[in-house]
This record gives sequence, C-alpha cells and structure tokens, in this order.
Amino acid sequence: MTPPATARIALNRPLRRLFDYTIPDRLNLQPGQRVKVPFGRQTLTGLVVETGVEPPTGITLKPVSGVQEEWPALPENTLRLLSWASDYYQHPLGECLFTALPPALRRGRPAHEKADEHWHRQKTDITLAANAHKLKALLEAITEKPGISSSDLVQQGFTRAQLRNLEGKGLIAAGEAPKTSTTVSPQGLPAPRLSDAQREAASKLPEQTGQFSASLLYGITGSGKTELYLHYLKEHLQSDEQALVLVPEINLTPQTLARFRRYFGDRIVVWHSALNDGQRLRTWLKIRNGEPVILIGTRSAVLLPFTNLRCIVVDEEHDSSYKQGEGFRYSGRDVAVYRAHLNQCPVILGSATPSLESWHNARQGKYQLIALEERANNAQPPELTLLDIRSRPLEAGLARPALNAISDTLARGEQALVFVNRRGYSPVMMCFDCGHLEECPHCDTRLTYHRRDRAMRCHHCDHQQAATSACPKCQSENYKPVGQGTERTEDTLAETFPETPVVRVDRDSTQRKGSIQGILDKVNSGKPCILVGTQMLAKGHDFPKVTLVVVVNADGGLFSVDFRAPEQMIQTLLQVSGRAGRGDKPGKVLIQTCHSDHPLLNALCRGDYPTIADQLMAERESGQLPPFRAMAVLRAEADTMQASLQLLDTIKPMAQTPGVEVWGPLPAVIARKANRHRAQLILCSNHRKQLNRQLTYLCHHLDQSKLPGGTRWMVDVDPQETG
DNA sequence: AGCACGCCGACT
DNA sequence: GTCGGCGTGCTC
Repeated sequence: MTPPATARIALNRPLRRLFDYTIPDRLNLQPGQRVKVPFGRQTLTGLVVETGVEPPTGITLKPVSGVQEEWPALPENTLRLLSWASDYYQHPLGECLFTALPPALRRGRPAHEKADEHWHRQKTDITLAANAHKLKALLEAITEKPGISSSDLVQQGFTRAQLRNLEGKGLIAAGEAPKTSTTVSPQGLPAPRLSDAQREAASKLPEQTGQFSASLLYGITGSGKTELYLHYLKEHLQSDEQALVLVPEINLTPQTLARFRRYFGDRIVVWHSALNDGQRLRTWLKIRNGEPVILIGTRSAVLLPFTNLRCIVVDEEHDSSYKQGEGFRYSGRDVAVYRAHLNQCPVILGSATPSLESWHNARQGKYQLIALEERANNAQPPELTLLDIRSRPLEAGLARPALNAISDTLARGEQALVFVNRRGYSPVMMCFDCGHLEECPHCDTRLTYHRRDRAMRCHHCDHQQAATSACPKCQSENYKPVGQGTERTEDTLAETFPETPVVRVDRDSTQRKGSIQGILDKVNSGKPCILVGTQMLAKGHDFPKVTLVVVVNADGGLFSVDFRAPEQMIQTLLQVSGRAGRGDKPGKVLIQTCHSDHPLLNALCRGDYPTIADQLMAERESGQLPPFRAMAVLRAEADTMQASLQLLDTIKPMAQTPGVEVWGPLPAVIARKANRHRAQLILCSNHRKQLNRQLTYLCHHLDQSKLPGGTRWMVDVDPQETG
C-alpha cells in the first residue's frame, strides 16, 4: 500500500514551523495554493509550501479540508522570494507568506471580486414615502448617472440595504455597465523629452530587460529623476509586461500619480496603506493575473505576486521608511534587489543622497553608478553656509545673522523656510558654550545621557559614570542634551515678524486630511511668508518662492550614538537644501551649528554628496560597521530591566562564535516604553551567511526555551536603529 | 496568535 | 457554592 499523499502547510501565525496534513484523493495540491485546514479546534486558511513530504512519526496527520481555489494564490517566484525573506529576516514563514495576500484572502474570502452591480432607473408608478429622504437621494443619484456601481454609491454614503430596498420596490434594477470614457488615451503621452544631461544618464541605463542588473541613479535634487524613470519605462517596457515603482509613503501624492498617468494612462495602478479591502483585492488580482500594469506602491508592493515583472524602480532608495519597523522587518529596497535577481530583470535605485549600502555596492561595482549632477531648467544649486552659534545669544534657537537673513529675504518679497531638525536627536550632553562632548574612555564614541538614573553610558562597552549638571571642561551651566529648546521657534518668529504670516508644517498641524495641500497652496500663492517645520518639509515639495532655508540646529545627528545618524543628518540637510531656489532665483541655506569646523558639515557646504558619502564610508569601515559588516540586533523586553538583561546575558555566550561579534546587553536608549523594559544585543559579522546561521540557531533555541512570563524577544536584521 | 484548560477571588 | 480573572501549553 502506498503511503497517503501529504502537504506541508504554512499558517498565518507567529510560529516558526509548518504543519503537515494528508491530502484527500480528490484533491490535487500544488505549492502556493490556498487551503482550509483543521488546526486545534478551529479551521484556518493555510498556504501549501510543499507536497509529498515525509510525514513525521508519532503523530496522526489530519486531512486538508479543501481548497480555496484551484490555482496557486502565490506563484512559484513569489513563494521563493518570500521563503528567502523569511530566512534572511528570521521571521516565521507563515506570516511572511500571508503578507503577500490582500486582507480579504488572508481571511479566507473567495479570490474574485464581489459582482459590482450597475444600477438603472426602472419605469414604475410607485412613489416613495415623503420622509424617505435617503432613498430619494439614492434614486436621484442613479437617475443622474445611469449604470453607477454599488461600490461608488456606497462610497457616496449610501448603503447596500438601501439599494436592496429600492430594488425590492422595483424602482431600480441591475444592468449594463456604462461605457467608460477615460480622459487619457490608454497609451498616454510619448516618452518625455530629456535634457542633454538626462539623455546621457538615460543612455547608461540597462538596455536589456531580460537579465538582472542593478543601477544606482545618483541625481541631485531637481535633476529630474522621475522623467528618467518615465523615459526608461516608455522605451523599454513592452506592452504586455509588468513594472513596479516603489516610493516612500509620503511621495505617493496625487501629483506624482497624475504625472505617471499622463504617460501610461490606465496601466498605472497604486498600492498603499490607504486602500480599502475591495481596492486591494482588485489590484492584487490584476497583478496575479499578469495584467500588464505599472504598479506604483509603497514598501509592501514588492511582495505582491507579479507573474510578468520586467522592471523595478526604487525611488528615494535611501529613505528609511523602506524598512518595516515591526513584525516582519524587511527592507522593501533590499527585497526589490533580490526580486530583480530572481526575476532576471533590471532594478533602478534612485536618490539625490544614496544610502551608504547602495553607495558601497556601486563602489564595489555590484551596481552601475549613474550620476546626474545638473538641475533641470537651468536652476542653480543653492549656496550653503555654516553659522556658528557657540556663545551667541539665541532667540528661540535663532541667531541674529539668521534673523537678519530672514528679514532680508522677506524684504525682497521672497519666502523663507526654517527647518527644525528633530530626527537624529539623541540624548548626548553638549556644552553650548565650549562645544564639549563627553566621550567614553574605552571607545571612540560619545556617552549617552540616561535621564532616569542620571547616568552617562557607553553603548559599545560597559562603561558608565554619573552625569553632571555643569560642563566638565569649562564648568558652564549651559550644558544640555542636544536638540532641545526649539519648540517656541514659531512663536518667536511671529513676534519678530508681526507683518508676515508664519506657517507651521509638522505632524500636529497637518493632522486633518488634505490640510497640507491647503498650506502648500497658500505658500505657493507667492506672498512673503515664513515656513517653520520638521522632516515633512524636507521631502518632495516644490516651493518656487522659497529662496532661504535656515537649519535651526544641525548638531543632533553629528554625535548620536546611532551609527546611522550622521548619514541621515546629511541626507536630510541636503534634501531640505534642495527646497531652496527651485524657481528662477538662486537659493541660500544657512546652517546653525556649534561645530562649524566639523569636516562633515564643511564637506556638506562644498555641496558634493559623493565626497561626503566616501567620508562617511571611511568612518563605517574603520568602525567595522555596515555596510562593511552584516549586523542584527536581538531585542528583549520584560516587566523589569533585570529580566530583559538576564535573558540576553544567558543568550550572549550562545550568540558568540568565531566570526560573530556580540556587543551588549545594554538597555535601549528609550529603556522603558509602555512600562516594558527593553534591552538589546548587537551581533556583527564579516560573513552574512555565518550571522544568518547563528541567528537561526538562536531563534530555534529561544523558541524551545520556556521564558519567564511577560518576557518577549525579537530579531531585527539590518536594523535601522541601534539605540 | 487563538483557544482551552486550570486554579484562586467576589458574587447570586 | 459558581462566574471569571489571566497564567501555561498546544496546535499537524
């Protein structure tokens, strides 16, 4: 007798294991297929990973209850991509696979769209009750737009119950869909005309779309990278092929979309967090069916089941939002590169400030570096100047020369932007009189200030010392954590320039949907004004009338314990500088700092990112940090710090092995979050494979061990933050 | 993650 | 006496 057929199934559960089932004779299963399986005393949707596996001894397998559809929801290459990602990022395979399904399919719903009826008015004598206002309005909407769909009506605030009601009365009936008339032709415009510099860059992009290649398009702000993407897709993507354009969430604006639609019409589809379940399913089905779409999407779009993907673009590839910060902590950019490998297609990474990871790959010859260092439309690059603010009186963070510059700009009828750099802020104590920073006597790092126990600690060894309230070098009382005291900037500016509107742009002031657009419209009407804001102002927006940018304090990122802080600070400063002088007037950027002699800031003022990147890389190399070594962190959290540290202390010897270096355990910089005490272990290795193997071993061990109640752990491969 | 089983506190 | 708190253990 032949043994029964078996299948290995992945479930959407945080379990680092799969479950085996027998396959009833009537079913023919293949990898990637959705099935229903009994699990404990519930029935779940699972995904077939393998069939014909050796059944484990000692347990009787349950049979698969049935299939959700005959075809595999995840085609082979998507399955392989996610299996790789599961192993690389050390995240349970089941949860990884399910992220490639739209919510409806995760919940076990059928893989087809709900029939969307198109409604028409019927001739009848029946009249509605005088007080049935909602029904009357609905009837009116249908009469006005014959063939309008249920989903559109629901979006207008009507309910399906109301539709049923009218249908029951014979007032309306479902029928033909209306003839669609799109405002753009299906093919859209021909490829955009390029400048000489753009044309030269375009000529370096890969000719072949049938093989793997990775290109790093380094194009300064305002150089027209998007036109290059458009041009490339127009020239190289066949009409039956799929393409993916990844963008950071913040860049997926209606303007960006409209721009792509002008060139590709209805081939453009989107994927982002604001889509509802129905829209997600519809788009997912298009992708899965191999329809020749160009998908513009955020991070998770890279996991979708494309079947004919021929080109991937990653815009603003340095953006840290490509790395998922919780759960399945993958990097959309890195998965995109691996996917291009699997698919044998080109990937184009674009940025004005490339990540050091990509820069390193370009320097090593793994990526083709394409530089575009000329602004489009003859706009001139802005001029950057450092303004040393040591021992200068500040008015809510602004020094006199900065205020004068703002005043001059306004007098010329132009606009100024005041940038408050809060990211990269780290609790490093600095003397605002002499610029002194306390360093670790054993390491080449700054000490971190831990407010809770008023201690100064090193994040690379176990050194700690008591914090002082005065500067240890000059005894000044003006000794404070870097990056604070700028909250009142807006108020002070409003008092200093009572005639000029001061517009604040940050997360609080733009809570309301669409309010940012209103703010931008107001600014771009052209009247003199002062924009005050954080991060949000740095990216993507075009302010033609802004000719002056003042950076309130550049020092936050210079001396952070986080090794990525300098890179991020430089990137942010260059991005925000790119806001100045985009119109026909040249721009000026004034950067306030206590370290005007710092080599990084001076390199920044010479305005040459390649030089800065090489300089930052040299620091990473001497510090034996990424991208020169692979890094992962093992985080623990528990009800007490002692419990967290204890767990990591017992794990540390198991993590250490020749070739894998381990730092810590150390309390996280934000040691307590929601009453949970967090600590971490940092693992580094010259060999990614070796680090990966060690992590697999550690996860396996931790999975098996019984931990004290309330203790949790997680791994983060290629962490974005190590504080 | 769910979901059940199990063993201790304030209620009809 | 029981309803229910959430600790621990298991799911092919």
